Amino acid sequence: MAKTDIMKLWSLNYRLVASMLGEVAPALRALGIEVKELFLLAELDAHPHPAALAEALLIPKPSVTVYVKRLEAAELIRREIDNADLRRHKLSLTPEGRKLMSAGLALLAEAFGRRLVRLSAAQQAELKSLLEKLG
Amino acid sequence: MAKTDIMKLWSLNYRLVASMLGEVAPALRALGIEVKELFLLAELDAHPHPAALAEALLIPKPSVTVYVKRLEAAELIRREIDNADLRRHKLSLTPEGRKLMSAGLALLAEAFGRRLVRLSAAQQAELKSLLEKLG
DNA sequence: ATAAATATAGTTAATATTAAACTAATTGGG
DNA sequence: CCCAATTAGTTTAATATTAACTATATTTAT
Repeated sequence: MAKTDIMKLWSLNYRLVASMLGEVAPALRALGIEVKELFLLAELDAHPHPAALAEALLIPKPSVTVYVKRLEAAELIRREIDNADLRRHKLSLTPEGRKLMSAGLALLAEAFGRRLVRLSAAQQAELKSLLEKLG
Repeated sequence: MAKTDIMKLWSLNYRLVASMLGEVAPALRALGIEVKELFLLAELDAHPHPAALAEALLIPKPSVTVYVKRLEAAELIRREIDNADLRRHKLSLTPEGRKLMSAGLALLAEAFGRRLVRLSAAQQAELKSLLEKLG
């Protein structure tokens, strides 16, 4: 594959992600949450420790510190010390946090869904498979 | 398509972009340029005005101001006033800027290419077509 | 077992990026 | 022509990130 084609592919992919984020950000903000905070909430069950969240979400650790502070202040998550390892903070969703997460994910899914309808079900499955190979 | 599948697809795409950027950033920095500055150089021929660059690259106008300042100071680009519209700054690549852009794009293409070889030529074409439909 | 060396969790301080507000130039409608 | 509305780019204030730090845990050597 030629260099320019690779760049074309890269650019398409990059712009898709960037434009989708730009599109949903206002609606999420109206809901009272930022995009990355939503992603944090969404991964919290699977990765209850800040460092793990940072790695899973591909965001820096200090950002997690900041988001966790805000989310905790907003009572969307709770934080306790992990007795097994005193360095660790064990995080958990509050009921309101879980509700907001669901609403936010629904918004995102809806926005992305609006793009996805341009593809047939078979094409969507194909896209998923191709992206999985690349990830 | 179910909500969770949409999220899965979203997440795959987002993570591909984020991880690719993380992968090439150090090499580009060693070359003396930041990722977004490289993208700016790459689009400069097609979009010689800062506002157009901001829109094309999906980055905010103030960021363009900052990057342009740095790139101009590094003598990678030049800036002149557009006589047709005195508000506009007409930008152009210097020879060194063009050389650095080529080298940077080659690095990026190489990194992305390392992922793309996981797909056959037909699959790459299919991916491109699907992403074009979504963009 | 235990001390030194290394690694890991999270935060803080310095730097970079972005959103919001601003100034200057242009365009379009009365 | 001239005033309201747009557009280009910058500056300032808020936000996020990188780099450096503190505290706890683990590993290695003896």
